[in-house]
Amino acid sequence: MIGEKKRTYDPLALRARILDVAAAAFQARGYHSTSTHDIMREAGVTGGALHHHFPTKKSLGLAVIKERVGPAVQESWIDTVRHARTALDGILRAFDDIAESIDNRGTVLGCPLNNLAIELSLADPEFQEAMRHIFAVWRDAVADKLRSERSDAQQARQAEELATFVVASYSGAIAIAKAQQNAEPLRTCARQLAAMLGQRPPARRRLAREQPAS
Amino acid sequence: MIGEKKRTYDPLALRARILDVAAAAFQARGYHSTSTHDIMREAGVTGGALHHHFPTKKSLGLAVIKERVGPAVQESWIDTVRHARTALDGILRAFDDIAESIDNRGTVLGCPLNNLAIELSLADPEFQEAMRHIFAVWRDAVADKLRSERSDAQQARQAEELATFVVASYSGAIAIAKAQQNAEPLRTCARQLAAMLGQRPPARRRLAREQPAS
DNA sequence: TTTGAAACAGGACGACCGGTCTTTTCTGGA
DNA sequence: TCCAGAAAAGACCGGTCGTCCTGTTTCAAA
Repeated sequence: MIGEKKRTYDPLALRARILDVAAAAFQARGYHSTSTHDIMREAGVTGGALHHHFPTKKSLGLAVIKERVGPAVQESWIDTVRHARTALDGILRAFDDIAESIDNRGTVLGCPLNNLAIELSLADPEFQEAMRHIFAVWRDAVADKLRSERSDAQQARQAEELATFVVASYSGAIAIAKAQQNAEPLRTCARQLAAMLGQRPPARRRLAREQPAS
Repeated sequence: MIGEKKRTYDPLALRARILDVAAAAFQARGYHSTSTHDIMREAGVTGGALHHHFPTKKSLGLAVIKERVGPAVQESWIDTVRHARTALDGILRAFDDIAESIDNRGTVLGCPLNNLAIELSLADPEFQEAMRHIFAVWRDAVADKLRSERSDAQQARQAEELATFVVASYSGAIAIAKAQQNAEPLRTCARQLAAMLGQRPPARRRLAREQPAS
């Protein structure tokens, strides 16, 4: 069953298959630990085909970030938050969905954006810019949702900072989850965020001294 | 000044120099992107010397984690929190010190523990266990401090979860900071943690530069 | 049917990887 | 003083890396 294949001649499908395989491999093993030969083998393509669509490994990595990692964040976070009833609902939903998928899978691969951001931000300015942009879009989407439900001008201005905090909490939680290979840190951080965001203070600058038990 | 050197014959110093160079390289470029030849060149040692102290690259990586990354977390976080007046003071101090060092350096290398945890947790069980342990010690130290200042039994029980949240916030903040190459996410998250944990208003950093010894 | 460009095959390439080897140099205890 | 063994040197190995090159196949327009 080797060598019996004919050429499909479907460039877009082949390109998509390479991207899918590369995205999965980069998430699971990292960029530098994945060789182009690995990708060729797993995707069932030859070196010529790979080189035709992606002349260098870097171009493949960049395409994975823009065409796979970005949309993944869009789906798992941005769309979830945007379509939720409240910002907190959306945030908790995103945490919970990912925690559940981790339980189902059994292993924690980590956030594809976070993984690549840490591995490649300093390696190459183009990588850094691509990932910085995704982080910014992500944070802005959360900030918009938070802002939309806060009439108070003071708190609306805080939305941006709060959104950064939410994104950071998630990124760190999944990093710890990866280190201990279970979803518990995600659920813990989700609970803390709920406690923090749940209290709806309409007051002006009345920051809670201590959380009232409710 | 090349080739003029005689043998120092100071095994411990040579071993320490290799570890220092490797730790710096792993933090800046990552484990897989750093070759043993890089380390040999930068540390000014030959292959024989490197192999004598660290037979494999993995053994070097493990030693870096246990003898450099662990103590770095101990110094920058655990000691800082433990010796601070309150848990919040210690946490803010840790954030602020690291943000300041980032400003001084100009580039964000990222948290050495976080960097390696994300790159190596899935690669090897021994790496994973070593880093999981450091995360646990770190979190427990923060939890102990939080617990010590809460007489309420309900809140004391929350200390562990809160500590996980603090560590996650920091890890995520520095990941985003690395992606955008500035310390702003660290300061933002520190302000949000301050608002969440305590009384401190989001003022400019008013933290005493030097803590009184007693 | 012809033809030119795109899509793909398959392997060659030089560089470099991590690791091993043998040899030489140094040292502390007997 | 001697010497067993640790410490360090430096060449060396098989394997693999990312890239590139030369053909071959396929499609669509002429």
